[in-house]
Amino acid sequence: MDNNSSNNLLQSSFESQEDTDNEKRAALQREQLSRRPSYRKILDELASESGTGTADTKPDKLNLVASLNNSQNTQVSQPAVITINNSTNLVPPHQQQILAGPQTSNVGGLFHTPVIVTSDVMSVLASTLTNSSNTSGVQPTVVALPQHFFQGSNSDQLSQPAATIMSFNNSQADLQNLSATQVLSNVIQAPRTALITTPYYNIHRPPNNQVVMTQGIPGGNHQTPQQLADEASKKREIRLMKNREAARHCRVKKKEYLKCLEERVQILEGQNKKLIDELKALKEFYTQHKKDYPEHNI
DNA sequence: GGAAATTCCCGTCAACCGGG
DNA sequence: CCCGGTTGACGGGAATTTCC
Repeated sequence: MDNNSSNNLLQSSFESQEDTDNEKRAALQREQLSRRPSYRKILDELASESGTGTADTKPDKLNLVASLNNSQNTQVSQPAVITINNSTNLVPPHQQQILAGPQTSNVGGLFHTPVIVTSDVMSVLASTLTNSSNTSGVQPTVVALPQHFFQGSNSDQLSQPAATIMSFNNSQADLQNLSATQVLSNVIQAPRTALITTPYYNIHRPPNNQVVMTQGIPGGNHQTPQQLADEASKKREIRLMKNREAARHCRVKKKEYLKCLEERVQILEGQNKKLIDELKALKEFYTQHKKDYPEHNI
């Protein structure tokens, strides 16, 4: 064997080692690529290599909702029926304090702070409702709690979720006779999906610091059409926002995937070139060998 | 320089799929 | 079965390139 041939063999030996590495790498990439159509794996792997999980890039549901809520906080709800200024002292200051706790929620841009109307201001409220109902043709439903309700009650009880809707068909006298527990059970045990068959009012406290009563629809659920529409549009906004984020995410992954494919093409092209060169060298070696050693020919 | 064509990016919709 | 995530398809607008 001449020097040239041994050098070639030595080089081939190194190259074959390099090729093995390349093949391993290529095999790894093939494996990755065979996991299509989802790009999740690649992105996850890339993310883990760079030390940041995909969790970082996932939209935070809470933040999403929070940001949406924040964006809607500036919208002041339109009172559907009655607006009563705080100056009418519907709720004494100390009771407002009780009610202005964590139970305040913002749904569809409305601040659903439960407002309890005490018996000593019921006449004011009743007359307001009556006057209003004369034009709307709906008999007023008075929302009221007797004074003794507040004695011994605590804010935890009041923070029950369904307290944003209060539906009563009781007369003032009936209400005066209700115990605190009975009233509470009327208020807080009404399921959110319950059908309300009597006229009722939703009571909100929007940011303009007015007590706003919106008339509900008997026979429907406890939400007004406006509220339903708001909720639907809010849901849609959230869905669109999430999908927007998801599409962005998906495109990033797709780009990474394409980059990976391009790298793989380069690797394969390199391998192909090496194989062609190797084949050429072997052919030359074989031809030369045939010339040098004709007696070996069969 | 400006119109037309092409490319890129983004948002949305709809279909599909997996998990609960 | 419903819900939420994923992704291909589509359309619109902005940016870039090409052509006259």
